[in-house]
Amino acid sequence: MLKEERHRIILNEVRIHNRVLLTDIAEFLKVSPDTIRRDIKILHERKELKKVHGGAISLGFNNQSTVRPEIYALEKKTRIVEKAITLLKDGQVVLLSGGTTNFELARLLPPSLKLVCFTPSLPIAGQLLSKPNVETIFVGGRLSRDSQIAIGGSTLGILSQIKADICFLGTNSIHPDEGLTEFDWDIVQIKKAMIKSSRKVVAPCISEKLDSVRRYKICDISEVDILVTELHPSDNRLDVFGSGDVKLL
Amino acid sequence: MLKEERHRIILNEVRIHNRVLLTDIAEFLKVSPDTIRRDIKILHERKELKKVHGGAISLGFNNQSTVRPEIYALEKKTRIVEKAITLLKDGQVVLLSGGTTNFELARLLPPSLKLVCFTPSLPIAGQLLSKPNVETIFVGGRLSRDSQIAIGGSTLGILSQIKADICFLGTNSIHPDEGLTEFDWDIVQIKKAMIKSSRKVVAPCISEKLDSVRRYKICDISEVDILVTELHPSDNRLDVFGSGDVKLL
DNA sequence: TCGATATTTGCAATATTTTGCAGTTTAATT
DNA sequence: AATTAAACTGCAAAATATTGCAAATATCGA
Repeated sequence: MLKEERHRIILNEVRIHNRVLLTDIAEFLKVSPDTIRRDIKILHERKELKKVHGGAISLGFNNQSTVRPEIYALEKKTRIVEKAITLLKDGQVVLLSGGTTNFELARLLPPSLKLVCFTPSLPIAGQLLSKPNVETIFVGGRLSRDSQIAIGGSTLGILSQIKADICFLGTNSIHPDEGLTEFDWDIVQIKKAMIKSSRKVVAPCISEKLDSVRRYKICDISEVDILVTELHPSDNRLDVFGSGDVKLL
Repeated sequence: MLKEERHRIILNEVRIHNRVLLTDIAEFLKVSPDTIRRDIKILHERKELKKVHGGAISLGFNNQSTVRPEIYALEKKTRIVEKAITLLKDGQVVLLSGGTTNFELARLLPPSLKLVCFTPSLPIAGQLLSKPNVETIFVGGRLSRDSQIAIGGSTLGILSQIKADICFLGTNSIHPDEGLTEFDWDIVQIKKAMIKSSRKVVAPCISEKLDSVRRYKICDISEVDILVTELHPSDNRLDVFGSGDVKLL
């Protein structure tokens, strides 16, 4: 285990969870706590994290909600997001729907990445604002109380004027035959519009939502360009999805 | 649970709800009340919150600047907001600009009040969403990183389509001759548009901002219908403002 | 490849910090 | 004034940090 490698892992932990416990990571990496202590000390001096009694925490208290609402299956979503971020390049125009996976995506965007991001989601817009190189455009409209995203006619109208390079569709349910489905009619309309406004459609989706179906249809599988799950692309659970033009990641 | 983590959670709680109960947070974090008491004591000494019997309260959510004036400012703002709320009636369409006073207004809206609220401010929209009888419409557009409000042409375009009953203009500087002024050009444009889109213009303003002037002009005093300060309307500091058609509250 | 040198790692002894508890004092409420 | 909840104090146990040192490992020139 190289020192640099440990540093990377530690920083990654901090990036994802906003903190790291010294004893945990020491056991996980199979080195003595002293070593981790030294690592953290170095990273602290480099101002890459903040060393505290018992471990380390992330620097920027920029995060509006340090106490983030408990996100279901966070680990899996983090893995999805890490893959999804590789699809992004400087200068792109990105469209982000709502949902916790996209929220994580916004939170974990590398600070150096230069993007123009459109989103109708209030919490995601808040996250994006903390990224120094992201220009954030809120797609306004009537806000839905529970999903915290803009819905309705005027929002659709604005979306129709956008042409984004890539769109990340927070995906509730996906099924090889039924396609992408949702239980909220208004959100279905928003997502349909987002698909229309993007050159490329990415569907980040945790594996347990594969093969599930909701009441209203957003689109067929074939309209999705890239399906990102926490599984390995060759996992046989994905076979039925990757048959068409859909790329798996 | 790291100490630092608790601190962040406590501060966040205070920032969101303006207060925190010691026993609640102790139970929530599964630590003894003594520990929280110590945490609060430390944060109090660091002037990050104000320790009170039974928990802690916010210093005023704008902890950038000096601390002591902010404590008073929050109290003043609360008084202003209490008066401003009396101007609201069920069924009205309301336009809210950004700023801390309007944030307080949104926070303190009675849950029973039925309104339709338009705002270009991200934090204020978030507040409004927690009000069960308020329909919130976000006036979208490019988001300004520091003020967290939508600015620019498309935002102005949307505002021009609205006709609200009443508009609350978070007021930075007001002067009997120079009128309302701002230091940010983009925000000036937004506020101008908001004035045009409203039947009635309310300027909530703490007394220490009376007679101050910034670089760019929003409008003349005469365009303001109601000036709300924490002072009594007959206070002589307000004499110069109440001379025209401006009502004082 | 070898060996000298520098760096890294783990360990042990010691110091420090954190935390919860018990007893007492203080503050708020009726 | 009585009652109750919260705050403060001192203390001890547990966890964590620091330091110095020796062994292990890596680095680099010949």
